Amino acid sequence: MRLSNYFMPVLKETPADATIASHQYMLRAGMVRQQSAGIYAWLPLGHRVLKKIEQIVREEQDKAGAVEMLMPTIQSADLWKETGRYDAYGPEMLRITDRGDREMLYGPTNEDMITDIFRSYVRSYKSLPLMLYHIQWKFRDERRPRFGVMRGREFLMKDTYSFDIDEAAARKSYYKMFVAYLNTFARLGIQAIPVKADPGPIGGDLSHEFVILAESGESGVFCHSDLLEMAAPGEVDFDSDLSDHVDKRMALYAATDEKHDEAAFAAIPKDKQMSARGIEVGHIFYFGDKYSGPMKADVMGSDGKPHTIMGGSYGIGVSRLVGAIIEASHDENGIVWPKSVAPFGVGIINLKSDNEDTNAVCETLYSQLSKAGVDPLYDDSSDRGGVKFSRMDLIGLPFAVTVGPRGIKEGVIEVKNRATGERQSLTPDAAAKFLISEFTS
RNA sequence: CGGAGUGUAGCGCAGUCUGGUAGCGCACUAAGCUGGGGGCUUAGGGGUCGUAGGUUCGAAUCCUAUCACUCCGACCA
Repeated sequence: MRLSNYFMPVLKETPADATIASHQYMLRAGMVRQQSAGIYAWLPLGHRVLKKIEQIVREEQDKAGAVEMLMPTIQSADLWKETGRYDAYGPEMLRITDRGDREMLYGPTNEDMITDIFRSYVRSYKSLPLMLYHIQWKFRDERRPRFGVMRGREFLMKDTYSFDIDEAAARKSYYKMFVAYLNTFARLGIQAIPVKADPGPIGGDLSHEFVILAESGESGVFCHSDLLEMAAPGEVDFDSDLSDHVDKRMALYAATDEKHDEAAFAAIPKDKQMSARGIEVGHIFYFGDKYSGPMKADVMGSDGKPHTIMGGSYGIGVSRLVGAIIEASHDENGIVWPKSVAPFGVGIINLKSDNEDTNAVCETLYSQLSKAGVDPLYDDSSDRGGVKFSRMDLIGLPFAVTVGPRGIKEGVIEVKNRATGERQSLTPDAAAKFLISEFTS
């Protein structure tokens, strides 16, 4: 992409409304625009990141055997009355009526609808286990939206629902998602810790939050520091026994402040005690027959008798992750994107846009990188160098290449690593080769 | 939902207390000088002061209502 053809309205000054780094940088980098309290328009740069995160989440769900679909944002109140949640959910649910005065709602979650879909098609235990997911916008009318996209009212969420014949089978599904989440967050470039959680209003008795540590986190987290060292499982056979991956993590103490047990925490060796702030980026629940019971979602078992299915739901806050990743990865100059979610791979800075030599080098590099799929952003504007440098630092692409007349005279251009600050002078060809290798390993 | 604030140009703000016909910086437009970390000069354009009433000869400024947004708390992907 050429900057001259793009729409990336960066701000020099920090908007007064934003108080935390991720919100400030998202506004300054022109990623989002607030349209209403907790409701954002995703501008091109932010949209790219959102889609990258979404795609990684999708790929990891697919690997775990979940099947993608798409349910509507607007739901009829009927199903919610059937499960009793229409009254239970309270004012957080946005209720609307259509022209026929029928009660509708903008979905805050989809357990009721997916259970309805399930019960209308699935008749036999032979169709199980089944995991269905979608990535769809949700609306929860929060009392107090804040922190930009981290606590919006409208947000993009991946929600998976599992259906199993009994509790033992349901636990396997739970473990699959547990492992899928570890892999997902690792690919997103963040260290997420599974923490025992309160099942909350969704109900159930097996529940974990996945939190990443960041100073601006909304909850306190206490855990065994080994949890931060464990590598994600990576490529695994999801039909195999996953309990090793899960159990060794569950064995270590980890809790948010509301479930914190001082005595259990004190039992951790002193040098392994970790207490910090955390951002919840995922939450998984096993809730048994909470929905399948009242909605009569049952299948015929091998014993010839109907069995109420045992369910779970598994959420990842996709739009929240955009902010959360920035919270976990930024410096005083701006965002530092992990490679996997960066909106572009490499920034190309042409220091003198009216110079034939620098233009030629930039054009060649731009075309080489584009062909290799590195997705460069070429700053071909006539702004001064300083403006280009600081803008590039702000939007946080993994690498920035500086092409200027001074370097060209010596046959070199400069490649800077955004995360480490390390700079190297290379010939244009060597730079292209280096950058392409960085993104194809 | 309790408490505290803020709405003046695209962004950041001053002006409000003490009423007199709206200003600064950045950004934007034009020209020129510049050119390796947010440059300089000159000349421009842009605002029914959140909205609606009221008081007054006169309201950004005082009064009333209302809307929106932010922050702190209690709650949440």
